[in-house]
Amino acid sequence: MEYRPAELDAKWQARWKAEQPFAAAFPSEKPKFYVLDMFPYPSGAGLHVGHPLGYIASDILARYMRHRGYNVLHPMGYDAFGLPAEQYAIQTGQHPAITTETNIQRYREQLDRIGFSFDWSREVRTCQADYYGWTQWIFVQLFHSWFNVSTQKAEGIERLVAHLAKNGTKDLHAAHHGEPSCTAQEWANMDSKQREELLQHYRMAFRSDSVVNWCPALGTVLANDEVVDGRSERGGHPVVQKPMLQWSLRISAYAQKLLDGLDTLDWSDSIKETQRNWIGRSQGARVRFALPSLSESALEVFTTRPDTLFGVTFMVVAPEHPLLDVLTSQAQRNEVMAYREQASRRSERERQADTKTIGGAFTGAFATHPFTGAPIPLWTSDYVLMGYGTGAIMAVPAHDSRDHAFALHFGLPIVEVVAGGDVQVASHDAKEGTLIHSDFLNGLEVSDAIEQAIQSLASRNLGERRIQYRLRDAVFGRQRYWGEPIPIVYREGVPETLPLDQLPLVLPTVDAYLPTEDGEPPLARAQGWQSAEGLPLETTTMPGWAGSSWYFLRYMDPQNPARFADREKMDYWGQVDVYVGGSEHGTGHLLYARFWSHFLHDIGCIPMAEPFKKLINQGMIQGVSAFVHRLEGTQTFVSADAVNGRKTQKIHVDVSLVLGDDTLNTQEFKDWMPAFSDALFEPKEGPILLEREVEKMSKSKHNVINPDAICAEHGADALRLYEMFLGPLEQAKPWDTKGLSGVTGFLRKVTRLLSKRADAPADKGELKTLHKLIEKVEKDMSTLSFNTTVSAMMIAVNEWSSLSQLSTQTLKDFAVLLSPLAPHLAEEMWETLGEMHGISQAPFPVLKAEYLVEDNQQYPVQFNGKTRFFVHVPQGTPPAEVESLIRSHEKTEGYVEGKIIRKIIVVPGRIVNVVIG
RNA sequence: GCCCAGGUGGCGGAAUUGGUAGACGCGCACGACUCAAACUCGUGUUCCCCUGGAGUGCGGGUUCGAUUCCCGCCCUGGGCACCA
Repeated sequence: MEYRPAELDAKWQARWKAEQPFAAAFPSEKPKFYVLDMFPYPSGAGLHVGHPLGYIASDILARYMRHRGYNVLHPMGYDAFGLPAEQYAIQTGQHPAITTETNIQRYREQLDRIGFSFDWSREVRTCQADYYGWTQWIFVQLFHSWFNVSTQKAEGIERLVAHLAKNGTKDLHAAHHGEPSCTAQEWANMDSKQREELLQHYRMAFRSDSVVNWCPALGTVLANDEVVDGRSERGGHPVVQKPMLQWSLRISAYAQKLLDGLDTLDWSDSIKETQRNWIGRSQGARVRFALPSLSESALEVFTTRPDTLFGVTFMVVAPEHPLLDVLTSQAQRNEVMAYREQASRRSERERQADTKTIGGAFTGAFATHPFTGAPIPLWTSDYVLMGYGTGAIMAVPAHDSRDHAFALHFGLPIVEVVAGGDVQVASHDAKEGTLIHSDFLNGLEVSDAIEQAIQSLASRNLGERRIQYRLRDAVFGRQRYWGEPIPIVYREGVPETLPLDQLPLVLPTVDAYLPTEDGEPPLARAQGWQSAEGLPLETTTMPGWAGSSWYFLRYMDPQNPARFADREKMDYWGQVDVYVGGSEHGTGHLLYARFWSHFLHDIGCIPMAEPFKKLINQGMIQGVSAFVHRLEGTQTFVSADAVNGRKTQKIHVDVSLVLGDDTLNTQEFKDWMPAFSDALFEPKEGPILLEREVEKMSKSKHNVINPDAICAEHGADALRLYEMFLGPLEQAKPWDTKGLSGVTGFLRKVTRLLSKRADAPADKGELKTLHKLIEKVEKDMSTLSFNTTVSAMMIAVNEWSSLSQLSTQTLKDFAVLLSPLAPHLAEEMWETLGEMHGISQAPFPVLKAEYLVEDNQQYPVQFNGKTRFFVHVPQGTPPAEVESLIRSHEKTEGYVEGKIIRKIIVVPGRIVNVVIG
């Protein structure tokens, strides 16, 4: 048999398409295994070799688990709503659905070419109404829920309403924003509009006037993670801060549960840490400082260091703080207002870029220290943020570096309260030490002092223990067309959800994909954009992450018209066992999907709170860019070794124009772009040496390698093996097409093994090789270390290649071992060896330890830790015997050289070390 | 600035409850086949001042023995960033 990958790929891909051997069964007696890839956004550029890396790994695992007897769910779909298709629609007028469909076709062709074992009968697309109707359904559930802090669960809003009717907001422990409050009497007297206004402060999906990232060029609001350096992530347009009435989801209610849930997950430490940082839990206290000038009010602050209360020498409120206006004294008014004006003009970007400049103003007001009663001067400065804590802080310059810098700048006193360090020079931020100058806290360690301070505050009603989170509620409305319509209607301006029987609320046709003249979102252009009742519909759409927050559930029951997924099916499939995707989704998608799962679990819709048990973040495959030097201001291109210090520009050259020895194909370069058609070269007759550099793989860097091209030339199995062989899955690594010859050589060798087939029983060495390999493959599959699996297979094949014959059984067993990685060749071998049915469900060969036992044991013999020679002894020789063998060994004397043997260490089965000196 | 991950030949990388550093592959060199080239096969390939010595980012330490453990630094990648 000769190795002809193109024929094998076509033959077996057609067979799989016809026979559907990868369809997941339900119901099934088998144990389940759910392997999921992060589904792609189908971009117009198609896939490059970096994209399938994770898909190949998950496919190997899926195929392996089928051999191990599992019922495997391994689906694929498309995250199909998104900005690029909409941008294209704005430019060309082509409906985004058409663009998206075209791109999906292209993706599908590319994916099919690689031979994945996806169950395509379960494909989902987030942009299809039979899918997004359920996204809308979940939104409706969010709208009708609130978060009960006492039970730590989301509950139906009617329970909250009942509480309000009975007690008002008294004794209500509910996640909320703002300062909602009413009595039962007041609630009773409210009309429906007033009630809804109050309820909005509690709903899991709610509208609030929040400051958003408004991008005028795109006519839309962007999420924080879509804004990079004050510009839109896509397109790089300027972004400004603007208050706007926005739909949001109350993810902040789940901060603690999202934090606690991490402990149950098998994710990398780095991604868990990223999520912990994002949630940003701080433990401390709320402290109220009385404001004598406003007899009823107090200034509330949050601090993680209530132990340092006696070191407070001033306080700072954010320039946007609501009390700033009333607090400021007449004498200071001009200065404070000038500072506030100046601070408001600084954009978020400037404030971030410049954290060194210290600015602020004294308000002329004083607060009263809760313990000493001393007057504390009140300042304002933009280093205090309105969006975190209470927007006000107690400043302890001795033990906080920012407060310290502020105190130095404005000449404010610095009082040391935790011993150690010279606090006049630099703040002493350490969280351990002994309290001094602190009245009843003197002599206590920091941690004890924190406890004492909190208890004392609480007993005098001056404050209480408090946990603060950085995590903000997620803005959910987008001023865009190509997204899920939000199923809300307005009755006299009061939002209510569309009746469930009117879902899906289908995206309407519009005459243009732009905002209206008066700045309304594109949906406002739709004719008759109103409910059956004639009520106006919401015009914003959901963000990109809505559809991706629950798609893993729909795969379990993709066509169900009655519910998003059948409960029995969800009970069977349960958590995603292994989820593979890029770490760039660490704080976005992975946090939102966890939030939705926790919520759906709380309201009894799904069996598990955490959706993804084990997470693997595949690393990037980088491109190796090529650059040619061009003499500045000329069209002369110089070989990299002939620049000689002259001024040149480095220009990206498409990697297809690079010849084997890193020189430029000058003729094709001239044809590549019109601008280079009259290029001159130095030296004239070449070669023109290029510079190479590892960068991110992208079209603009002209270093993209297309998987189709690799498959066409070397076959899908070679691509699959090589991507895995490149290195550990999680690690970033550069692509080097030259290395492919290693794995194609391996596949050819495998094919040649078939000619050694003999019907004689397997020989001992042959079996030892086989079982060593089984052991290694099993071990690697549990850690997804497929790079070493490929090496191990190469070693086994090299060993077998030196034998004169191989048993049919060994060849069959090897075909199954190979099948997850190189399924096309494995199927062909399987068939050649006489099997009638496909290999995909063939049982995995059973490891037999007896074949691994060695007769002899080799000991490396070290002298003072340096290996000098080896001795061979029968397996299980007692250490004492090994030692005496070494003592009398002919080579020993030469290394001892007149010194004394102090000790001989024999590690059984491992090593011998002779200590001399 | 803080947090996380990592640093091993010319290159991708292998080996960590401490036990032969450099598996496997690329590249390179030489040889066989060939009129020749490609393919294929075989041999060699960490470095050096080569009977020996050095060596896993750098400097220390623990140990009979350290890529692996400890302390201090440097560098690269990623995340967060006036978060009280």
